Amino acid sequence: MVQGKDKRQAVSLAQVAKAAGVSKMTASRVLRNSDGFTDQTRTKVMEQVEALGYVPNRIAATFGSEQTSTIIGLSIPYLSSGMFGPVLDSINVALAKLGYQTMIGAHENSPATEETWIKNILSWQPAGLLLSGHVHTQTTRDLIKARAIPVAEIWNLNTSPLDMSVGFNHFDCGHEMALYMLSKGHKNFGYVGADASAPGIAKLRQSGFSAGLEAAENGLASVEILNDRPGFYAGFYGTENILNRNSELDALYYQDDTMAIGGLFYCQSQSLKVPEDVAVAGWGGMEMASVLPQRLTTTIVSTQALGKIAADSLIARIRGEPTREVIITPTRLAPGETV
Amino acid sequence: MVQGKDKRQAVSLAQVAKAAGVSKMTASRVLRNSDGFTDQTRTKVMEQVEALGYVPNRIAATFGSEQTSTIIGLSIPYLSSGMFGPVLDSINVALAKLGYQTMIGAHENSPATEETWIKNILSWQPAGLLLSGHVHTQTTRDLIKARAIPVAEIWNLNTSPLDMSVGFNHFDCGHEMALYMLSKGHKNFGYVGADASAPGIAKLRQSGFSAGLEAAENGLASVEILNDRPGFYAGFYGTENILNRNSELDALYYQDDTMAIGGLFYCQSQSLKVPEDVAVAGWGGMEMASVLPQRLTTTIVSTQALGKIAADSLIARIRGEPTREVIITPTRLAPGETV
DNA sequence: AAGTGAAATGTTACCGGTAACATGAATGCT
DNA sequence: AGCATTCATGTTACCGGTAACATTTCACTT
Repeated sequence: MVQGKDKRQAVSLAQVAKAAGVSKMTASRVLRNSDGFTDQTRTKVMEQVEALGYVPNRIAATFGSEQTSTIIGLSIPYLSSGMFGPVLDSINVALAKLGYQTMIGAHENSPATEETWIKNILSWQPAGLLLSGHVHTQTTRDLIKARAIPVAEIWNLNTSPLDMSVGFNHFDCGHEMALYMLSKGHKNFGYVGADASAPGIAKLRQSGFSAGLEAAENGLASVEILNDRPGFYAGFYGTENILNRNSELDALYYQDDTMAIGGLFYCQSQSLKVPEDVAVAGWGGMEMASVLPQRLTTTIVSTQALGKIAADSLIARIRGEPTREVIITPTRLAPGETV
Repeated sequence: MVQGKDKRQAVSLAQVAKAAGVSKMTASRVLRNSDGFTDQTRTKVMEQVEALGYVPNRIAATFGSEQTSTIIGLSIPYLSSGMFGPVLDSINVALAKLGYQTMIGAHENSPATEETWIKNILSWQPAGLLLSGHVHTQTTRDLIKARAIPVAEIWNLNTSPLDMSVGFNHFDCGHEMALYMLSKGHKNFGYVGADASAPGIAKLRQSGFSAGLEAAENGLASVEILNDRPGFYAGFYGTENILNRNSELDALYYQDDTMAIGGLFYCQSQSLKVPEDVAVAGWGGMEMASVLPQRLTTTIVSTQALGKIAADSLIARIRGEPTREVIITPTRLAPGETV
């Protein structure tokens, strides 16, 4: 093996057809379950498929037909992101169920990396694309437009999408949380994020939060954005930083739950009482947030629903069924014990 | 768009060649950077590639050549698993760097699901496969053998692999932890796992742990395996269950860090002192485990190294370079404050 | 029994690249 | 200059399916 010299299709459709005593075309029909053959013929063909261990060649099939492939390109920031895992899972399951294959790419929040990947994936004639994020290079846009390929931008709600958009209203999440925290009597607000040098979507939550505060004649007293990936560490150290800079703060909004939890641990390590000394709120509704000794105040989002809706909508569009261009996936503020 | 009727390759190599005033073959050579053309020719061709926005068609290329595709199939239990995320990421990055595309599948720990996926992926003429887990159906084995396709089984070390194996020695991890916990004076041991109805690899750690205890004339007093996916919840409730059943236990070994952390929170909720009342140890070296108020005693494994080594080795094998059949990725017991 | 339409099956051409071989031009050598 | 050699380029056939069209078979009808 190794050399890939002897790889030529072990068993071809022609061989199956010959063994079954029918034409290639008839065998092809049976395998695709398109109509126009008797039960007897099907049996003959399927017997040979079994006997010879025939595995269809989708490369050849895609190539030979007018269709695009059944490949769906899926681009996300990181495969290891805590929030995106469930999205990936539900997308993958939904697509597999509908007979599509997922080809993944991680863009690491860089539009340039995304562009490289897009060129790559397009060379596989994908039936559609699922892109996370809304920032794309001009070339990326041009390539997609030129192909007129169905695309769903996911994660963030995008009111003027490339094609379609399925996501959360991040701005509103932040806005709602601001109002909630204000209602609990907090006064001096800080925001802790980690953006790994990318103009991430989380920024929208920060903006919404800020806007919510300003509507109440308040405002963000301090902002700490670490140049790192969001995570427990980043939350821990971000909290340390922001509190050292501004000891007046009595309420912190975090980019996501992992950071908020990191923040909680920092507070615990400093014997700061939550929420009396500092209020803490996150975003995401991570499983973990509800096992903590104190239930974290956060916004619960259904990443699973997002994935399934996105996958289903994209396929509907590919199949030419009517679809909505913009779909908002619901979120819910979950009051915990930390605000 | 939508209908996929007008999708036929927007710009073909033939068009590029014609515009550049060369033959298809010459254009093909330029694009693949195979030798046999002047710089002048390259420039002419590349200019047209730019001007026309040509994107290669890898489906056609794969089909027309003797090569397999540059697709690598990657099968894992769940895409949302906390431990597998980093593996995925590093595999994906390494493969992309080498010019390969990742096609993913989640087998949910079911060999039958894996088989379905294998049939699917094989129809794309992949250059190789990365399979997590070591349990496969006979059909799966037969299909792979018949194709003589390079395969790396990852995650678990497998001394008689289908083709090659890159993984951790899970048994030894458990064994080592048993000795360590014994050395700290603990006496009554319990194991808490969650296997979601699958004969998971984690079982090996349990066996190693158990063997380590038995060598010291001790043994597992209680075992609690939840029929669930491992996670914080499972750890929390698993701990509740096992301690209710056996209040003598003074040391718990968990399937992984998420569960151990869930267990820690349970202890905290019951005002049990760790490690005085109950010792807690996990496996995995999750980021979070080191931000906790108490550093978790665990086995640190480099999932990133595993992914990279697996990807690189598989590609080496695909290219016909010499490779080792079995590669052990190192693990390290990290004493924390919970044992 | 002949005629008819529908269903089953077969034939042909083609998708867009690339391998293998053929040709032509440039270079080096005696 | 004449010939061999190398390098750049072109020509042809083919990969394994499927669309489109052609043909055959069959069940009915009158």
